[in-house]
Amino acid sequence: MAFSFRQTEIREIARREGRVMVEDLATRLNVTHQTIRRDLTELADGGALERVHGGAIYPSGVSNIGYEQRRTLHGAAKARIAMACAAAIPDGASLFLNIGTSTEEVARALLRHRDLMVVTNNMNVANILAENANCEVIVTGGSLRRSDGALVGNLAMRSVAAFKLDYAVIGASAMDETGDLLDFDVQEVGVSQTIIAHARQVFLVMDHSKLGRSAPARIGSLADVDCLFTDQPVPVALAEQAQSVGTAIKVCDA
Amino acid sequence: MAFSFRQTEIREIARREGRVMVEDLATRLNVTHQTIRRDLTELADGGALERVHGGAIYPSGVSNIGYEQRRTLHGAAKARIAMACAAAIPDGASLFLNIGTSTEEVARALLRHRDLMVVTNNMNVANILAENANCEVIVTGGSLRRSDGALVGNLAMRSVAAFKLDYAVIGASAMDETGDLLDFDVQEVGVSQTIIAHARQVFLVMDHSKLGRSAPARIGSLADVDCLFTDQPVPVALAEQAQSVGTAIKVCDA
DNA sequence: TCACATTTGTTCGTTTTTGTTCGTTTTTTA
DNA sequence: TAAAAAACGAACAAAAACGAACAAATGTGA
Repeated sequence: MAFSFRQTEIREIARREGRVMVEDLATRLNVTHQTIRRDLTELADGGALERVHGGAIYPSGVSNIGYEQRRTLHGAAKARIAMACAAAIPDGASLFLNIGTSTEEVARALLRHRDLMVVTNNMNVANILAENANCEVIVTGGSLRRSDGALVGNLAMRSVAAFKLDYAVIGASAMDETGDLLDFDVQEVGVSQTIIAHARQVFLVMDHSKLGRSAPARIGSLADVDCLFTDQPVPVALAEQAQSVGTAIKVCDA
Repeated sequence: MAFSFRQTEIREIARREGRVMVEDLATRLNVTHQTIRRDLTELADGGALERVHGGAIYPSGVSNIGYEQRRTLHGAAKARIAMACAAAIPDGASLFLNIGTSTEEVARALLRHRDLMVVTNNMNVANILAENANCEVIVTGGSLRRSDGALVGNLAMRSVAAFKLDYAVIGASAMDETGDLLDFDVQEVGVSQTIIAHARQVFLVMDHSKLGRSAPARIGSLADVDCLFTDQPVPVALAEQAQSVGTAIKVCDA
C-alpha cells in the first residue's frame, strides 16, 4: 500500500510527536476532519499507525527513541550471546556486570543461577537480578545517567576497585580492526578499565554490528579479554589477532 | 488492545512515579474521577497497571520491590508530611534521602523541584527521581536488600562520607519518649549516622505511629534533628524535649 | 475538450466517550 | 466496633468523534 503525500506527512508527525490528533492535524494540514479520519484509517489499516478515538498513536514497540530502541534492536542475537555467556559462568561465582544492553541481557540469562555475587554499575541489571533471590546484588555508587540507567563517575570507579571477582562481563561501543576496545563515552572508560583490572577472567559480549567499527575513547585491547561472545563470524583480521593474543571467540549463531 | 491518549499518558505517569491516584490524575488531566476510574479499569484489564483502592500501581521491575507501596498508597498522612518537607527544601539544594517509605514519598514530592542534587541509598528513590530531569541523582553503592530496595553495608557508608550536603531527609523506625532515634535494623544505623554527620540540616520524616515507641538500635537523638515532620501532635514529653534541644516540630494535619 | 477516476468537503445518522448522579462497598477514624 | 468518609461502579444524558453517502473539486488520458 502506497500512502499519499499527506499521509506520509502525518506518519512523520506521529513519529516525531508520538501521537496525532484529528482536530490538530485538520488545522495544520488545512483539510477537514473527515479527510484526516480517512487518512488515519488507511494508515492504521496499513499498520503504520494505531488508531485511537480522537487521533492515532505511533506504534511504540517499533521505535521508541533512544534507549528503548537499542533495547529491541538485534534482540534475538543478543539473547543468544547472553545465553552462551551465562552458560560459561558457574553457580557460586562472583562477577561484575557493566553498562550496556548486552550485559542486561546476560543478567536476564543469569536469573536461574544460584549463589552468585554480582557487582554492577547498571541500575537495570540490579533491577533484573533483584528477582533472583539466590543472588547477592551489589550496586556501585555513582551519578545516575538517565539515558541508560548507568552509574558513572568517581564513586563508581572507587567502588569497583574495592572488589576482586572471578569474572567480568563487559560490553563496549566498538572494537576496531586492530583489536582496540572502544567506547563513545569517555566517562565509561575508567569504570570499564577498573572492572577489567579487578577480575580474574574477562568476558566481552558484543554483537557483530560493533565489530570492525570505531569510537573515540579507548578502553583496552582484545588482549585484555579472555573470551569474546558474539553472534556472527568475526572479520579475519580480528580472528588472527585473537589467535595471537590467546583470546577465545565464541560465535553464537542460531 | 489500543489505549486512548489519556490512558497512554496515565500509564506513562505510572511508570515514572511508580503509582497513580485517581484524585491526582483527575486534576492533572482535567477530567472527572469517573473517567479516570474507567481508564484505570481498562488499563488494569489490559495488564498495563495493577488496580488498587484509590489508584493504581505500575507492575513489575523495581517499582514493584515489596508491597510497601501499596500500603502507603492510602497513607494520606505520609503524603502530607512529604509535601511539607519538600516545601522546606529550596530549588538548587543538595540533599541526602535515606531508606524508608516516608523518604520515598518525599522523593515524589520533589519531582517538580529544579536543580536538585540528591544522594540516596534507596533504589526506589533513585528510580522515582530519575524522572525529574532537573535533578542530579547520585546513588551510593551497597548491597541490595530486596525487601525495600535499600543499599546497605560498608560501601554505602563510605560513599555517603564522600559528600557534605545542605540537607538530609531521613526516616527511622521509631523515636521513644526520651527523644532517642531508633531503628530495627542495625545495618542501617551506620548509614543514617553518617548521613546526619554529613548534612548541614537534618529533617526527620516520621508518621505518628512511630513516635513514642521503641526499637533496638540507636541512631542518635532528637538533638541531631533540625526539624521533625509528622502528622499529629507529638507526645508532651517529646515536645518539651524538642523545645529544650532546639528542634522544630512541624505537624502536617489536614 | 470531454469522459472518467480520484480526492476532498459537506451533511447527517450512529457510535463512542465523558460528565453527572446515586446507591453500594471499602477504608479510615474515633 | 460502629459511624463517617472516601472510593467505587452502574445508569443515563450530553458531548464529541466517527463513518457513510453524496456532491464538488481536482487530476488524467483519450
